[in-house]
Amino acid sequence: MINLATDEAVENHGDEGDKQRLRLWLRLLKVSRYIEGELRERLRKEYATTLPRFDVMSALYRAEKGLKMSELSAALMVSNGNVTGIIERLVAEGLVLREPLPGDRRVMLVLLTPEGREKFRDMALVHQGWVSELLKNINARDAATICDILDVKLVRTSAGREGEKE
Amino acid sequence: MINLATDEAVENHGDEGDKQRLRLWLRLLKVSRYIEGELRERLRKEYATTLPRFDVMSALYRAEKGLKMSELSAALMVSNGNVTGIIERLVAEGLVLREPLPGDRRVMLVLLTPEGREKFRDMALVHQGWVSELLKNINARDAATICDILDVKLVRTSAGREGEKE
DNA sequence: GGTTAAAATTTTAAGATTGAAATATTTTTG
DNA sequence: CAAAAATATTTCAATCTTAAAATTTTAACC
Repeated sequence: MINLATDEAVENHGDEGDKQRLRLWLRLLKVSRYIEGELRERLRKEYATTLPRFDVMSALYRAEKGLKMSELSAALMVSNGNVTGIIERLVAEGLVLREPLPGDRRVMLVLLTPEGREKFRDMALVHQGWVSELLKNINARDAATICDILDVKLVRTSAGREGEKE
Repeated sequence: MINLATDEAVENHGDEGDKQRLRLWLRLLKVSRYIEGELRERLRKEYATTLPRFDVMSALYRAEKGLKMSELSAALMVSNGNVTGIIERLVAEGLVLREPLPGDRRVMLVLLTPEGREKFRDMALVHQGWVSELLKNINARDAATICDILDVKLVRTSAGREGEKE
């Protein structure tokens, strides 16, 4: 009931679908690499920062109350140890604060400093402009189409969630 | 003449397009991260190798005559120094051969060994199955649609190629 | 209540990645 | 032809990244 494809719904078995999906994956990889590369370079040149740091700040910006380390790594889909190092550097730069969570001494809460919030606000605006420019040949409707197709279509593949009849 | 969007073609200026394209980028990033993570884990567990190594072998497999180091890094959209290290490990594993190009002693040619070709052939088949499984909820037509939209739409943004009327 | 299991984080070792500098070779050019 | 510019690659230091092991703290269980 999610897959609305009419006549194509049947052909999800043959070689053709396999090939198209592999082609799609290679295309996604190429586009991602290209855009990531551009953003990395621009963040470095314009703001003397890196994409991972930007991503971390972005996640923290949306969470005003702060995030646990594990929430942060889950949000970014990277490993725990990874986030530890990036946060270290952001703390050293005065952009992030780390504080214990009262009541559970295992947990570390991280949040943006006022300076971090301000700096991110600046960057985020310019960043959106960059992305829009890099994808300028894709109109709003096509963008929305792709988002929709890629949205629900992915989720149920990894850990075998419940409720999958068939 | 490439952009066939009828009525949307006009709205590539407003805030709406910006937002949709940013949303698209975040979605692309998420999907890529997810699939990359799955493939990495499976390559490690099933074949004791890594995604970068697989990518390098894939590029070399298609180029039977071998590739220059610079052609390889260009194909994968990564830095030169990066490829050097990955090739080193593949050579140590006996999967890749490095040889000088007669006539230009600056150039290093890299190509798969027979063992490398065989091993990649095995992996590639399984790999395609993984990708297709991970994207199984996307039918062939949708996959093709996305590929087409993402295809030409990207290229002309970076270095300002010649021949762009308009 | 003390032992064990679970959870959150950090540390560690290996690899991947970049950008810049260094090397080596070829091409250009005066 | 010699000096300079261009090209191809490697080396280097810094950062990012992962998976696994180690640490610390909390929860569970008998």
